[in-house]
Amino acid sequence: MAIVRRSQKRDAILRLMRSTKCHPSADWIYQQLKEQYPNLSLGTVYRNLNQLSEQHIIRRVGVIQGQERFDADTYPHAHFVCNRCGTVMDLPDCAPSEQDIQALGKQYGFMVEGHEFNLRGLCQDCKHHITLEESAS
Amino acid sequence: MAIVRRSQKRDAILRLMRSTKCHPSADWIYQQLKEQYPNLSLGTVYRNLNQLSEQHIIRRVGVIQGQERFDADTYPHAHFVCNRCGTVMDLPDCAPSEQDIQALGKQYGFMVEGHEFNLRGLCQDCKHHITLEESAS
DNA sequence: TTCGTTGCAAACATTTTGCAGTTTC
DNA sequence: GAAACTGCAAAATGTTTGCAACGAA
Repeated sequence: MAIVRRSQKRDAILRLMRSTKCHPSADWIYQQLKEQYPNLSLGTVYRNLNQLSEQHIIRRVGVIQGQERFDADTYPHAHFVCNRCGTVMDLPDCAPSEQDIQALGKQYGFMVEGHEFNLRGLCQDCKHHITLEESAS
Repeated sequence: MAIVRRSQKRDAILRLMRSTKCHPSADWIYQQLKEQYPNLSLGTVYRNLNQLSEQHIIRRVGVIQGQERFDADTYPHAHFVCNRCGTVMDLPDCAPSEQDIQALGKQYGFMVEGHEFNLRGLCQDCKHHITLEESAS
């Protein structure tokens, strides 16, 4: 891996990611930071997110409604993803243990570097919306 | 949901999916079926994959190297994904139980419809390749 | 001074969509 | 015969990339 130099933009991206629980997409980060850094470009956000996740400083949650989502919390945990509104929520009690994961890797001869464990469905709000829509038709 | 009519193309897609363990992408299916159905179009493959997964006849594995991958095996199980070659393999012993998942849903007030549980890393082959590359540099 | 980082815009890749014709029931 | 399904091509979308200028060490 090449040498990594510090940069204002990357610091800002990481700071922002660590201040939110929303599991942001590249574009969300771009929109947020544009105010403070008017000349920021979306390409830079993508390049930094890719670099940070290669370094395991942040983690990929998965592609949700067409957009990759990221998480600055690298402590092992699962997620719930709402298929209607796209909200991602932490499920802290529900992480596969590092031990189990590594044991599985050994069993099959894989080198396990990470995981994505996402439950999918409808969040509380969207569950209600769907019920209302159905009763209207 | 609208009425569903049977169709030759959809039958063929499902038949193909059930005959392979490779967790195909839309394009892979398209390439395979083009020989037998020369006028098949990629849009049709996409439309059918979307419909089949809405009906829970197949399941989405996740986006791997930019392409959504699908699985006709709907029995709950986890996957291992190689980050280098993109291979997806079943981990049958390693499924979150339906009971646990529904219990979690109840606890948080979610309606859980499915899940993706993917370990990520390097498969046996790619592990060796990487080792060779490193010792060469 | 070196080389990693960035802005910009163009390029890329995958997926979706509108429409007219076809197939299913 | 109504409505779902399909082929085709264009559009839409998210992400990557080439290049020249900039910034960090």
